[in-house]
Amino acid sequence: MPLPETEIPGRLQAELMSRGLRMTRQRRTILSVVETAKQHLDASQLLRRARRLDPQIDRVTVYRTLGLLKRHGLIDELDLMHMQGEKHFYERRPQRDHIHMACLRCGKITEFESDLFDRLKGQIQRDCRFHIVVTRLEIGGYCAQCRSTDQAQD
Amino acid sequence: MPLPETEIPGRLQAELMSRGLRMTRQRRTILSVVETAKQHLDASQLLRRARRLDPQIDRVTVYRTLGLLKRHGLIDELDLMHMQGEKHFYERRPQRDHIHMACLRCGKITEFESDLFDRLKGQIQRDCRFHIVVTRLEIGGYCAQCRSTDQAQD
DNA sequence: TCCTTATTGCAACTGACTTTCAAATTATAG
DNA sequence: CTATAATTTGAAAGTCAGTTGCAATAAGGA
Ligand SMILES: [Mn+2]
Ligand SMILES: [Mn+2]
Ligand SMILES: [Zn+2]
Ligand SMILES: [Zn+2]
Repeated sequence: MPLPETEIPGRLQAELMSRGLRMTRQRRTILSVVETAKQHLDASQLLRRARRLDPQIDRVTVYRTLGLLKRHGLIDELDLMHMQGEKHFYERRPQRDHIHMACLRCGKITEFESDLFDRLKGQIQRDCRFHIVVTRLEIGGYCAQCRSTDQAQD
Repeated sequence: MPLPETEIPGRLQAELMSRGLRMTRQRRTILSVVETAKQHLDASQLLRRARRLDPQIDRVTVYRTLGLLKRHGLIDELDLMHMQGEKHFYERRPQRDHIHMACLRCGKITEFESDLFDRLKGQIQRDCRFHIVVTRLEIGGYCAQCRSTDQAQD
């Protein structure tokens, strides 16, 4: 299922401006791509989409803007089990953290929110006296569909 | 705290041989390095240690052996929040999964086992009908020591 | 509008990992 | 023990994702 669309458009831009950062044409473009993405995108997909809105935008500007958003905790970086090379994927940081499941057969990514996960984070903060800034729970395995379709698997 | 040392030495080698793989001098060396490691090592650290035992061992052989161990589910690959470049870290797959916490200030890696985590995995298998093969829960934040030492953080 | 400073684009660079392929080594069969 | 077939290795070149240096450009406050 796609991301819950409870986000205010232009929110990322407002966040960055409120932090005193300069709002350039390139940044506005990249932020709008990040905000309107319905799936997890990697840097090159992000660049391609940004270039459809502003053809002369450069690769480095995408990387620099992603770095900026990461540092400000406005996006999360995902590995998605590095199933196709070593690239990373990005999504707006959601109000509530979720888990990513990657099917090792069909490649489908499933998202899952869980109270147990929220409680686990609480336990870690308390028991380990560790102040959590970012979490990433990624699970590799076989989705319901692939389990029924295929007989021989792990 | 380091990894629980409840592992039989030579276990990786026995596992691979029982799966019908050829046991070469290079593989034995790399397996012994993986087995005796007390921390999470990246490929180049692994190579350096392997070379102390067998100086002519090559980088590619390390990568190929890591790939082999991954495919057979005998080691886990970690990102550790990619705090120093894009490299990956490796550890013997433990009997019970654990969580990795990375301190964004001092870089310390802490491991944590949790019943809540085990239950969360059970919930995912059941509720999402997803057959879990590998999990990776990594948390970035500030460790107890850095929280008390430093005032301004996050 | 001017001025300072942040940001951009280009090109070159880096680091981590992969591919290619001939030579060496392994396990197995004879 | 060989001989043999199949696997594995090392060296070199290549790829891919991301970074750095720096001069030109643009943002935003005075
Ligand atoms: Mn990664
Ligand atoms: Mn997501
Ligand atoms: Zn699937
Ligand atoms: Zn710390």
